[in-house]
Amino acid sequence: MTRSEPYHHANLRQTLLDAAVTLIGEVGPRAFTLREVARRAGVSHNAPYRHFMSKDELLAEVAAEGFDRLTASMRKSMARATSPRKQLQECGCGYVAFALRWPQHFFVMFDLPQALHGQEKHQAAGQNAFAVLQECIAAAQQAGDLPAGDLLPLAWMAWSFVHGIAKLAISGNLPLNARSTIEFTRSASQTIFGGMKAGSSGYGIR
Amino acid sequence: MTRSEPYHHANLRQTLLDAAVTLIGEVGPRAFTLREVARRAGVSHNAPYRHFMSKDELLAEVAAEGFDRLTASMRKSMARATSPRKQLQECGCGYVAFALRWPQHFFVMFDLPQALHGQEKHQAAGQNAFAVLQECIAAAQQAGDLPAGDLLPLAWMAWSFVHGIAKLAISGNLPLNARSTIEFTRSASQTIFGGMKAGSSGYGIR
DNA sequence: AACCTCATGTTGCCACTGTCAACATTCCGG
DNA sequence: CCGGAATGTTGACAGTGGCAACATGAGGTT
Repeated sequence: MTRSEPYHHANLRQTLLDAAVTLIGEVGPRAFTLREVARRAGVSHNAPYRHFMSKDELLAEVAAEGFDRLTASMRKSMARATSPRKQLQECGCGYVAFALRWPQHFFVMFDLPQALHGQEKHQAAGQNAFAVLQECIAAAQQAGDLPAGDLLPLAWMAWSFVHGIAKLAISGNLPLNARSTIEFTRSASQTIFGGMKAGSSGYGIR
Repeated sequence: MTRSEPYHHANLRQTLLDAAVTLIGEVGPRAFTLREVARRAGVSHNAPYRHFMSKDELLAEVAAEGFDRLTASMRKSMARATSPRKQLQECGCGYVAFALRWPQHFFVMFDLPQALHGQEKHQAAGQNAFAVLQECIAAAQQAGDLPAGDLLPLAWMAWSFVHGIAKLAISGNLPLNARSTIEFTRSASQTIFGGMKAGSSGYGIR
């Protein structure tokens, strides 16, 4: 046994997380299995329990990491925009692009049982991502591209919109390929933006 | 009366479907179990396999039934609207209201593995629901409330929007109760509608 | 009437899963 | 150098989806 792998894995926790992300990307969250994660990490089926209380806690951490990547994707897309308005637009495109590229991961982030949503990391990472969107809105407001006032309803609108596109596209309900979906997001964002800029009271029933 | 399948268990197939809908509503799709469905139908754990090829096929049919109910919910909400524009608005509210009332069922309808999305019934029922939305858009176009032209991009926009609200609200990402969520949907729809009416550059091009 | 057929329902089994308990190994602070 | 605390392993258990073989009984044919 002197030649075999060390009894204590160097950094098993992160190894497991990485394996989990990969596995979910391969087989989806439904076929995702704790035991298979352990197998891929070259470790017994119970080793993960020394690092995560349960399968769901592992998933919650995977989700948290997903939110970080989502944030990065949005920031990266925004980078190539100049005006606050275009930044908001590209922020949305970054959101959708992430969802299209890692649909399974996206699924874990948003469609986990509510139990998981209480997890600290998960919640914090999620709010970080949402904060990016809020920044965009705020910037657009300050630039006069959006009406001043309560920021949250505008943010919810924008978020709902890109989230809806992402979910429908992933589930195959939008007959568009990835490229067209992004293009659609961009142009539709413009439409939405026009409505938000005009304000909602114009044609009011209320 | 004229039913012609009364064998051991009179009309087991529908009994199983009903039990499945109930069970999913109670425990969610993750904890949902074929064996428990059979138990509740008072039947052995393998009886369902005489009516459904697999657990997933059962779920696909549950989803199809959900689409029918969704369609009904939209139509019901629309009934109290007069103008095409209000109809579209209320159609969206009906969509969100359904999702809020039966979140688990809604989940099954949209967040099933793609494999299921090929099922006939599922697809047909889904398209029926989408058709309601399209009718609304078309009516609004004819009434001059929306710019004439390609209908689909407008429909996708509206759908994505309400779908996003529904999913985010269900997953607890919108800090609003059900009532406020519907109100938000209504007012935000107006904003979106303004943008679509103004007709931004771009979405009709392709 | 008797008979046969086949859809429907049952029992038993399999591999697999998440999780618990008990045990083994290794690391680190006294 | 030692002993407790991490960390990893083995073994077990109940529960799952699905397969195969068997049982039952409804309906048509004779």
